Amino acid sequence: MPPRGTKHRILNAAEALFAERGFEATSLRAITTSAEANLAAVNYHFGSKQELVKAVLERRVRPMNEERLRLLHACEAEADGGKPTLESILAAFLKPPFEMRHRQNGGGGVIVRLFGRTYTEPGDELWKLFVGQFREVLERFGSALSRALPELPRRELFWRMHFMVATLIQTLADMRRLEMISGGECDPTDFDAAVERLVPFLAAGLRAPLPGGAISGKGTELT
Amino acid sequence: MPPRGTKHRILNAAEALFAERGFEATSLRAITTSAEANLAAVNYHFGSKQELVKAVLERRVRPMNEERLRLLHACEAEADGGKPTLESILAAFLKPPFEMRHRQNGGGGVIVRLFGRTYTEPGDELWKLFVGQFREVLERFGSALSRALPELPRRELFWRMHFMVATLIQTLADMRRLEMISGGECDPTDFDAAVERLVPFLAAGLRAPLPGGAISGKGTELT
DNA sequence: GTCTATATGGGGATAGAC
DNA sequence: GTCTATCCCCATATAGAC
Repeated sequence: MPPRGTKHRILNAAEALFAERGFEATSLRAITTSAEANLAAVNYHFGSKQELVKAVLERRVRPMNEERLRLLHACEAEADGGKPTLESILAAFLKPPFEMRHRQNGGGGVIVRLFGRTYTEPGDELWKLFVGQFREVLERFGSALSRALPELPRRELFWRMHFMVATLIQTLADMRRLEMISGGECDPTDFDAAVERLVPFLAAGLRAPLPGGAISGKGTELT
Repeated sequence: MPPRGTKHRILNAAEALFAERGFEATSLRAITTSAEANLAAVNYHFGSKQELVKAVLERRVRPMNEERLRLLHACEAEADGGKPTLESILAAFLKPPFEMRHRQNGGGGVIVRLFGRTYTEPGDELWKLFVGQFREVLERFGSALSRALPELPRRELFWRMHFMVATLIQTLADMRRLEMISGGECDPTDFDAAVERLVPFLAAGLRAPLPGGAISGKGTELT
């Protein structure tokens, strides 16, 4: 951990508190107290709370998405004819967010919850920031998935990518529910177990047969 | 819509604003202004903002979960030997939250986003309320899914139920991402389309083969 | 039941000394 | 760069008249 300056300490403290309580509920006073910095330091270094939020997110999102693209490129290079397995594409997408907790500089398990929370946070400004950060990743993975699932119509692929991201995001954001569902039998902090179970679950979902006919899937009628 | 009293108007206004902006970010002033009620009316009728939040949620969660159990019971009664298809169980779980928008008194599309948001909201108190409301539903559907997937170990079923709920919650909370992924090609307000695609996606995920050996699934290695 | 007026506290941001 | 002191706004909640 090279930099030990005030700015750096504020970023770390803000990251932890945002993940724990959410953006709205975290005051600058709480952040500067935790960072052992002065209240005015936030505005000096970042200009405003909004800009601090953006700085906290960008510091982690950028390297995470760069690693996703690197992994995707690697598994495309390894595969014959540039057609990697669906499972390896999914792993390239899923592993980076989960693995951030292993690195000293990755923010521990904290940042992972932060990402999850960000997606459902109300503000439009925050969401636009995220759109920009993820557009390239979604386009590259969309192409890869499309090649791995050539029989799947574009529109259906979009829906299933939506479900894929939804599962990832919500799993990152709230592992407490796993404890609640399992009555404590599954360990909600075991991110390795999570990613290794997500891959086959999502692969099967992405490969699922299309709903027959117009849309009436068999067995979905209830009345 | 029988009751037109102040209490009722406050509930509706709060519901809409909570869904749009989140709980923390919505002030009592905004609520009472929108409800054309007096600021003090909230504390008179509900006692505090926390109690208002609980009232807003309970009004919708209870009937939703009652319908889920009713649908589950119905499809178990129809099935031979009490073993309904996986798809019909999933539909019983998924349809009620999506269908609330069709009813005049269901809160429109608004309440659906509210549920999604609630799950990722920071507060512990809110979460405990939800735990209580959903415990019975999760137990009943857990048993039904276990019977439909007898070869799936308990622990793996818990993980997959976790993923199932995650997909539903996040899909309810943020349909904007679908627009972003698809470049506008999919309609994010089309909840019928969503539920009809969720059923086969989740059914396939729940039926997915188990990761081989300890946990090393084929194709998940990247290095 | 409904209103006005107000108590009380916390929020983000800033001015200006050091 | 860092601190103190403060401005100003908005939040929830309540007291008390009607």
